[in-house]
Amino acid sequence: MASLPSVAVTRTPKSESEFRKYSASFLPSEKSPSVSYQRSTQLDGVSEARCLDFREALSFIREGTKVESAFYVPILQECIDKKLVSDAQKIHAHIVKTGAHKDAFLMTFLVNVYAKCGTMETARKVFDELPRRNVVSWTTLMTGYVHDSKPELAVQVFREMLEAGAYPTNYTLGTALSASSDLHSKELGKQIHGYSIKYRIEFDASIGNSLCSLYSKCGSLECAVKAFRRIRDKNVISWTTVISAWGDNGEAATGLQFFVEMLSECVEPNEFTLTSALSLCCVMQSLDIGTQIHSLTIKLGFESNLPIKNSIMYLYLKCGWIHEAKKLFDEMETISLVTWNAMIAGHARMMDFAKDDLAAHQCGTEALSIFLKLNRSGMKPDLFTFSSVLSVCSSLVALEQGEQVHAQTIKTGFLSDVVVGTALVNMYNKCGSIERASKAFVEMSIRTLISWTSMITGYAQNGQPQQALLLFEDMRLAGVRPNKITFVGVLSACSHAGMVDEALDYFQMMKNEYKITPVMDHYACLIDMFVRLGRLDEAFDFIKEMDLEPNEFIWSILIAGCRSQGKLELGFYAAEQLLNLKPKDTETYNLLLNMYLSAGKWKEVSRVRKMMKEEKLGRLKDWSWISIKDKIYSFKRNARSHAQSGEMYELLGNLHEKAKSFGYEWEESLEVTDEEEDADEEKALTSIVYHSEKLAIAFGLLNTSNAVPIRVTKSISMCRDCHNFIRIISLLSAREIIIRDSKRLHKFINGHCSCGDFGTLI
DNA sequence: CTAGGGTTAG
Repeated sequence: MASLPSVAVTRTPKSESEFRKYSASFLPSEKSPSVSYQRSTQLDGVSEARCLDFREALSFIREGTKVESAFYVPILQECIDKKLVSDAQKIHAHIVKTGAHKDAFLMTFLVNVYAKCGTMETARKVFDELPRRNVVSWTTLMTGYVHDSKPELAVQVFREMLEAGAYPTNYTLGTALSASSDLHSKELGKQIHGYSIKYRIEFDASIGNSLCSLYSKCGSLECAVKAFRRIRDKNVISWTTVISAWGDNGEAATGLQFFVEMLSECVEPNEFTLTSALSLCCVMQSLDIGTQIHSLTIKLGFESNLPIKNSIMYLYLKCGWIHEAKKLFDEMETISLVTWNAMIAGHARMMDFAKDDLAAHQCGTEALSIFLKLNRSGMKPDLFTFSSVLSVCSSLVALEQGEQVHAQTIKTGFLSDVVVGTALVNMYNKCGSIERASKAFVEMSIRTLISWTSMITGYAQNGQPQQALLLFEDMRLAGVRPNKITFVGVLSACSHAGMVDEALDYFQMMKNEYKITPVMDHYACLIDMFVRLGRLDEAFDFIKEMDLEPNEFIWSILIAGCRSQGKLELGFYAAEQLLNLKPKDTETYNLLLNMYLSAGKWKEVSRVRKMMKEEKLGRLKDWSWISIKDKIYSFKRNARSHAQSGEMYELLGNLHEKAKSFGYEWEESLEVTDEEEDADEEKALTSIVYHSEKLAIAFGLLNTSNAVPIRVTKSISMCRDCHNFIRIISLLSAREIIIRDSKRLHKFINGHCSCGDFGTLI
């Protein structure tokens, strides 16, 4: 995208906030006490004076002096800002005592105070006792319910209001529209749209803005844009809403185009527009435009705006500009919980974009240490924090940290949140603790599509395909509509169980009953299934018949199957197809190399090596991690630098000997890893290559009690030899061993693995 | 009294 058009900066300092509007209505009389109560307009950092003034004003009220209504407003505003419900109650009592409660305007404001503080029962009570009701009081109550996530009550109040014969304003209808959009009810929204026509305010910006946002939330992007186009005087909010609408519906690039259009129409963006635009850059990972918007925010005078700083920091994290992000973070003199959350979530997202698993692991570890700092800072984590942290624990297979977070969510009451609950279910699933996952799932009071999908996938990944399918039927009975991700779980369950007929039935159900277009992952599950069953020809037929061009992953599955079943001809064909795709992944090349090496095809070996050089691919990095208590230990292939290295190798040696009597035979894997690193680690000491997961397991066996499973993550796929060996270790040591490698989860129990022994490509 | 920054499943 081209550069942004430049904006003429004619910015005046931001005017005093909302309370001025109110206080202007209450002209102070001469009898008012002469306390000068100046509310600071600074967003960040509460000055001491301001606190003092607030306390002074409060003590003045406590003394019981009769004051003018105007005196209460700024103090109540402070109660709103800081959610000081008990102070508000004291003021309320004072108002009643001195007879000021006859002032309908003041009491309406009090409804607003209780509503904003999230105490809707009291707000409703004050509202019911109002001497006079007007549109503002009705609207205030509605807004309160919307903010309190009770849109159905907001709609009920709206009905009451209409029955009472009050005329709604643009604000009322706007709020009613927000309620409909929270209810995801396009129908209700349309009815309210009708009212706006009836009251002749349909072209009003606030109506159009709310309509735009409603349609966007209901997934009707086209209607949203239409609503935007119909607005007569588009204001900055209209633009912000439509820009976000594009972004929320997966069209970030067009959203940015609208942002540019807005600038070229000389509408000056505000902080909300800028944060929206920045979040679009986040989605697109566009540092280029992001940095331009960053400078625009400075030009427009928002450099000290906290939400904007948070967004920029998050953007830099997501684009992997970790040092810039850290610099911003360190330079911030005031930070909010959102800042912490953005840091944690940013590191969590960076795990997905990290160049390899080693880097990803470091991001995750960093995220956990940021969470620790947040807890120490005295600030209280919220549902956003917990969801992110739990997802980090899942990725790291850090069960013990996850358990601690679980305890904290119970203590703080955030476990009742669906998203947190789902993240918890997912954490236990990813740590291979299926029993606790299912317990957490059962205990949820509400379940979303994502919760069901997470649990179904969990069963599939943990080697309980039957349970996965049963749960899928429960989900359908509960009236929850599966999406394409749910079907990835269902199909992979069938694949694991080798249930060909069921798999094909579910595939048809997905296409016909749910009208879901298959994506690559669905085909991958089915092809994987045929390969597992040794039905390579059928797998190949399926590849030929599918509507999508097979990708690297599909060919890799086929090659792995061909290799293990000695069908070299088909394997070579698949390899040619794979090479044409010029994969960017070291592991994929490694698979090819191994296939050609074991077949003695030296010409192809050197060709693959050459291609790897051309693609500037590094060597495989074989790292494993194990999390014990609140520490994560890392192990590199053949490493001998650990304090316990001696014991670890001794233990492994013994286990190797014992394993032989169980039919285990050393099987050399021809892998290409970092040769220099191997040389460093005194490879010459032994002819056996110790892959990193063996070391991690040995460390785990030495340092954990017999009762707990051993949980390891690994940066690349396990090789067949390690897989065979670990299967036997699980038998010999009577320990459950859970390994998540770069491809899948392996849960070894009593000599068996949940992947059905088809989880290894090398 | 309408708008914003941070969250979960492959």
